Amino acid sequence: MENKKIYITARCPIRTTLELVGGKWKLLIMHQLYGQTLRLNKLKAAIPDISEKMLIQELKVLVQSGLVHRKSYGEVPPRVEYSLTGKGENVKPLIKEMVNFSRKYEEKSRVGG
Amino acid sequence: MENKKIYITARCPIRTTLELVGGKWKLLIMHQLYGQTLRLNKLKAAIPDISEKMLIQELKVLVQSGLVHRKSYGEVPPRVEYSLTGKGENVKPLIKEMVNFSRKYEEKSRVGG
DNA sequence: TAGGGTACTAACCTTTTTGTGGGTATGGAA
DNA sequence: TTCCATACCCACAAAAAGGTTAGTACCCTA
Repeated sequence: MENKKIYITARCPIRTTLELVGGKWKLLIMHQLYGQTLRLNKLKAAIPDISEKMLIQELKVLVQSGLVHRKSYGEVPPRVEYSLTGKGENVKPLIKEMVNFSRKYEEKSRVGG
Repeated sequence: MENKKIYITARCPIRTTLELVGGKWKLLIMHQLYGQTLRLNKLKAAIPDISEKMLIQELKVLVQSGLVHRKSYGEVPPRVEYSLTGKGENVKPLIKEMVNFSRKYEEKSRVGG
């Protein structure tokens, strides 16, 4: 009860992260991109229930944030490849912790914790 | 490029975590509750820009998920204390990683990564 | 000439989330 | 009697997020 908590202001690390990767899809997309380069159709197939619009929209903001790299080959029909940037690869430990959290949650739920 | 990625389905750990602590406020609330028991007014003061309705609403679902404990003293005027449950305390490493992520993001942004 | 393939846009709509401004109960203090 | 304090609730409004459908561009192949 002694420790002073930082007050939550407009700019705090939790909010920054929430803005960067919050929402329903961004982390799922980035998770698919981890360690591999994918085109739109592959991503769509890997996340069956995302709509094309959402996928494109979220990729766009991820590119703008510098978390995802977009490489266009300038061909017709278009060929565009998406991959994680260096910054984007930092989501790995975050996702790992999320997986961890849900696992622990479900464990404790089973034993009535 | 070799590693097979798990397909994202309705039930995957990332989504579970997103459902439990996703959204704008839940993690901020839980962060304030870490290591201390707080009443509504204190929470409100610690997160200045949350509306009372949101605070109450989010606390309610956190209680329902078993992440937050609610202790009412049955007094008048009411006195209710909120704290993290065992399950709720598992957010600590998650929040830590979020702080980490935003720090790394901002570092790389500064040096142009 | 028609149709396929790919990444993407735009218009429009529905659902979800968030915010605002009020109200309630109750005992005690003024 | 009036008002305060506290933890809520409710009706409503606004904003954000998400979804659907229908395009576009352009080269190639049938």
